[in-house]
Amino acid sequence: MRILLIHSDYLEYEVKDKALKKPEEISENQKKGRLDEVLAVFMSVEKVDEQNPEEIVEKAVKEIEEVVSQVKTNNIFVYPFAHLSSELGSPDVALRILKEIENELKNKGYNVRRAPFGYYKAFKLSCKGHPLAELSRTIVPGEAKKEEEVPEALKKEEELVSYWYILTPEGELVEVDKFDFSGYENLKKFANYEINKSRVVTEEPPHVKIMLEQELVDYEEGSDPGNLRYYPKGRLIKSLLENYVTEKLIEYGAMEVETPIMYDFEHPALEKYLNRFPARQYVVKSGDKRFFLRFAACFGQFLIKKDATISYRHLPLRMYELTRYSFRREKRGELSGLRRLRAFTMPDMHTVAKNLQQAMEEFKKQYKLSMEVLKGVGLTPKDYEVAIRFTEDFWNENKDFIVDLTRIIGKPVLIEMWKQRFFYFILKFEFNFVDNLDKAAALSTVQIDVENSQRFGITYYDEEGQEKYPLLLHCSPSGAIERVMYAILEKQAKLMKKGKKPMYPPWLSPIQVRVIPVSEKYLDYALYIAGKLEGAKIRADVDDRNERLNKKIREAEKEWIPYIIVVGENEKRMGVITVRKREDNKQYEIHVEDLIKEIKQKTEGFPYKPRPLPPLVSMRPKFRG
RNA sequence: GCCCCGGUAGCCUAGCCUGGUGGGGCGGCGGACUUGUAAUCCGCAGGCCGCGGGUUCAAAUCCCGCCCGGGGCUCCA
Repeated sequence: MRILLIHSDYLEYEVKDKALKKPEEISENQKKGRLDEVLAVFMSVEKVDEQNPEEIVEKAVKEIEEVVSQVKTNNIFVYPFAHLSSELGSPDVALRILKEIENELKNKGYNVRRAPFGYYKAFKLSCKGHPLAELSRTIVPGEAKKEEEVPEALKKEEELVSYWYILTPEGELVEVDKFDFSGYENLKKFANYEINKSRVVTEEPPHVKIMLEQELVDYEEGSDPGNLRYYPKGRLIKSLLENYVTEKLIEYGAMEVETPIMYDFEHPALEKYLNRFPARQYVVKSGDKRFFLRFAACFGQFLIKKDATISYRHLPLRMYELTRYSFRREKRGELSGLRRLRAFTMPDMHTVAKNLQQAMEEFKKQYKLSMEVLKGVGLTPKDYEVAIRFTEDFWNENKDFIVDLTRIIGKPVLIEMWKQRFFYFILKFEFNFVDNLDKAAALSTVQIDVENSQRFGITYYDEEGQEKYPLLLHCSPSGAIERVMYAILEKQAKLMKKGKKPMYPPWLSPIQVRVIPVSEKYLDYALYIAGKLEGAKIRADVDDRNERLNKKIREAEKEWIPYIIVVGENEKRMGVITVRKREDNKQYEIHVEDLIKEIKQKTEGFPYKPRPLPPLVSMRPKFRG
């Protein structure tokens, strides 16, 4: 049975002519009908339904009831509609089934009308047009199969079956439910999240509280949800992360480019690509034209590559852009703090590879690169879980290659295998962070794309001068920058739960050293010390407020400042400083030069930006009370 | 879109169930204190209790509608 459900302001019909030789007998008042605020249920009974009409009735009623409760109406219009199927059942069985559905629904207390069977009817209908207003269902005997009115791509995705395994570094491939997760609790959480995806939590994620309290990031009611506001400290952290990932990729050999953030809906190559995905774009109207805001850097880079003349000698060719921003209009209820946004910053590198062999070599290198990039922001393999996804064919031909990936990470990984390729890629990995609410979020990812070079017309010339389609690798070695911030903060929240002091990686700490004079009298010495630190490119400030020392210490601690210097009579006389170190909670009396050396050593190799706020704490506004 | 929770001063929060002129803390401002490693004391200012409607002699409180935020569902390039 096929059902089309339309939530409507009203549905009215009028009987015209007979459509069958022997239509249903009807009375005069059945020739016209109307219901307002109604769920219109158009139905076609199919041949297979004859195998088990009772079951079909039961399932159909259940489906209808479910939709009725979702759209919150009590009015149902059962409407025989042959055009939904090309394999109709016989009219008498069909009529019987429809009548039974009608009666069942009436018995359950709904206000039901049914249009007569076997006539040509004129009808008017006013669809409400909200997302649930138009649904379709297919019901078959035996096993109820659901089908929603969704883009072709999503339908295919639904049919796509995933086989889940755990692969150990020893090369053992174990079905997920047979794997012994003891010692791998985090992997278990991740696997569970990936496979079941159902969660019952009603908490604010800990990183949200931190980002607000620390005045890093805030919601912006003046924008669309999922578009955030960054205060100076948050902007500094984000900016340093952006620079860090960019530098890493350039060092790796990528060419940095910049491409537009909006694209023409009508562009042929883009159109095809876009059609694979449900409508999640921001749309910008300009005159008569419609543009969508990019949801990744693929478009811009592919369009550059399409026009470039590329020789096999240039391969692998790596191109990179940091998208500030990529836009995805995620559903309202899906947005969450820094974890999932509608506007986010995505480092996105695309590599043109000659053939599968070169693509795989690059894949492995970028896998290692991703590990290194995450390590730099304080995330080690202990902090994330690996998922590797591929087609069955790829696995059969490249087992050793995959096993080697698990050896590199040194722990079991989650495997998702597909019988056939549906996505544009044949192989993909992600590093996923599992947070305090047991939710997983993908950070690093690399994919081998076998489809888009054709779609975009990207070619290279091989040794014989032949024009060939290359493979493309998509790589984000860190994942979205906002999500890296999320992972850093969630990791600290985990530590706090265990009673440990939270800390930023030293190079990311917005203020690295706070200097506190014991009283006004020593402000000059405090400024002198801060000046020395700043001269060495260390972000230092001075708490010159007229407050108690204890209070200033407390506030510096609450800001997670790694080094707190207190100076007074002793220090000034001896030309030293007293440092309170966050990492061990101890105090040391040392020379400022030694502190500089220590901090420089800890931040070596990472980007630097100057202090994001005025040097004197007394000169700073409160951004959020 | 649907479901749940919330919206009280710049921030956090009590009061709402059981209607009777909104209370505290932080922050801000003024003053005293001149500080040695996680919150000094005193005072002052600051509110269309999200918006609109209804019930009532009387609404932050009860009812209806809307807006905004958070979480969940579905989904996720």
